[in-house]
Amino acid sequence: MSTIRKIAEYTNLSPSTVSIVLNGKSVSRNISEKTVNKVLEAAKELGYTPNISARRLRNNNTKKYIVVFWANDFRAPLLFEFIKGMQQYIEDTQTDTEIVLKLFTPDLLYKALQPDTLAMYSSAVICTASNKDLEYLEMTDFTTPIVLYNRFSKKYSNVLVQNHEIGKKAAELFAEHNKKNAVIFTAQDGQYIYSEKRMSGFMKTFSEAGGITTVINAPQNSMRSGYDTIKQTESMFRNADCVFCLYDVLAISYLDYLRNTNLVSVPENQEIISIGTNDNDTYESLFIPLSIIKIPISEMGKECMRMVIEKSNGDYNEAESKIIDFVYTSRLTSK
Amino acid sequence: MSTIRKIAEYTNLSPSTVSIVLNGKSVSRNISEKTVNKVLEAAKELGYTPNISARRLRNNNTKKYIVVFWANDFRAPLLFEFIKGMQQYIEDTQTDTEIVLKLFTPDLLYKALQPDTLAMYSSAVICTASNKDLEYLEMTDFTTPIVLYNRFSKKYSNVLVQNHEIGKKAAELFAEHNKKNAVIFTAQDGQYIYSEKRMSGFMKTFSEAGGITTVINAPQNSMRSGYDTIKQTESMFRNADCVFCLYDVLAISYLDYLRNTNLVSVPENQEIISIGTNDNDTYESLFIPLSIIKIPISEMGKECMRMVIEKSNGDYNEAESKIIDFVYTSRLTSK
DNA sequence: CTGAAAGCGCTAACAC
DNA sequence: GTGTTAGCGCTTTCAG
Repeated sequence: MSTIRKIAEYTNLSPSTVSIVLNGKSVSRNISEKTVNKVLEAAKELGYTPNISARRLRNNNTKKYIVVFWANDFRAPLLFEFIKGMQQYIEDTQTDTEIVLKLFTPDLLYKALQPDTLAMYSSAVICTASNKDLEYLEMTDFTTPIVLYNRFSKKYSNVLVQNHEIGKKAAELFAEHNKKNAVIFTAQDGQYIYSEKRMSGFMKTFSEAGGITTVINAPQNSMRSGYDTIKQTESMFRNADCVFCLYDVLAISYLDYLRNTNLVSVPENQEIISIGTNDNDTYESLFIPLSIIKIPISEMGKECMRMVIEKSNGDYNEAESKIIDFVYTSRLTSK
Repeated sequence: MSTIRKIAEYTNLSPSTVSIVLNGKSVSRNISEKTVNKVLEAAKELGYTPNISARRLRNNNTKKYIVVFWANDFRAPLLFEFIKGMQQYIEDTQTDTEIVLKLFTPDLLYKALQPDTLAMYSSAVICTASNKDLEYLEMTDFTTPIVLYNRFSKKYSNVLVQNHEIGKKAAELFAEHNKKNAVIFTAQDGQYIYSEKRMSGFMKTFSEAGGITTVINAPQNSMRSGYDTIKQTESMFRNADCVFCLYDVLAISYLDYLRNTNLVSVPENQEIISIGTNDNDTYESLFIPLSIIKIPISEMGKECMRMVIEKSNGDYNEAESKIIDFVYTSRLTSK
């Protein structure tokens, strides 16, 4: 690593002169052209690159570094919403903070996140962690504060949605409309460890209201897989008077199927509610505008940021859990 | 700002002892429990928060900080792909680098990016800049290296796709199939300053082959706006023997329209090609799998990272332009 | 069990 | 025009 001092020695100049030149202040400081060239050439020669930490230290840059870990798989729009929420908090509160983004491979969080690498950040937000990743976190000790997004832990603070309540809400809505025969449409997805709570929240409430629930599980959480699964289990969907989709992709594939087949009439004979994370426009522009229980990703991002900043400000209190309310929006697939 | 030294004074201990305790090394260093508690309490009391830059400097952390500027509007999946590409480069080359993400409001880049704030990073990648943002960059001088994503500049290095060639490619494909009557379906979008080149590339080539092109411009780049626009200009679409969509959202809304109306039969009487940025699965699972000219966002992210690292390593050469090839994938909407 | 001292790389104030 | 000096906050070695 080349430094300003080395350039100074190499050119027989002083470090301050070199610094002035490299910072583009040679004009205002009346440095001679000859000296400027000498410095620039030496910098090039020696492959100088500034040490940003030193510069920041010297400049009293007391920024907080918040590192965000996010799995490198398919949940792209969520990441964007999440970061938007975090940045919202930064702007609202004028906190001097920067967001460092690290994508990691599911189950391999431990490779990206070691205690001593974490010490190089003010604090960390960990998102989309798998069960394996959580295990690693539980058994490892960090001096850097950590906040978990949508994963519960006694050890670390976390921001959650009420998974059980989401299922309950859908069941209540259906029960109010005297629905008796429900399909829960879900997909196999090792990552989403909270879908079971959403599912059981629905089933418990719906059966208490006298209804029967069937679960249909697509092999993958995609349009195509959803569509194929519906085709194979068509009679289940035809006989249901209400459908609760755990992922909006599945609901959209179902709407597609309905458009092609006229299997049932919605919402007269069947109501549909889906869990979703996209913006309203997405759901409104569908074949039939889709009723959605929305997970407020941006809000959660904002809340994660609040927590993490608080922790990095020396809040040594116990882990806290914060629950963010979901929002139900009725559109044309439900009454 | 509280520091280790202040805690040391407050507790009548030395800075080194305080440091040891705060780094969780009190056990291995045999610090007495009494001292540990004294330090922790003082830290809490004084609101101590570590200065990360100082810590990094001391630990010879010579990381590069690459800051990525991205407009806070709707291009979420692109951001994800882009960062994935950047991170790919980091992993491939084992560069010690971190990616700092800054979302900015379109046209207001100057607020987020001042020369002296940029000096706190090794280098910057600027994405999705508007014309106004570009003007600001051209007229401002920075000592920090900058790379532009998909925007041309003589002053700054940049990574581009061949916009003109994309249009040309689509026109060539249609011309080969003896198409004579094309619709270009696009949308008003101040951000996307390169669509005109894609459009003119198409028109030039198509007219040279004896074809006629009509441009239809939706007010917004969304499913709904696309659908409504098609409805209002249905005869144009009916009479065309080929359609070139500049955005995949528009193509998808058109496929929806076709499914509902059977306006034309695809690809027998009409072929459709769209520009797209999503993964193959998205296009394959549509009503009719969609032929796509794909913008390789990840590749471009990777290339931006390569450039920016090179620059931050003291490459003082002139601005370079790198062109990344697009990929055409034929599916069922074209022959 | 705790403290003194040195130094990471940088820049600003001041001196000449 | 250029150099000397000091110090940002932290951690590690070594001494006691």
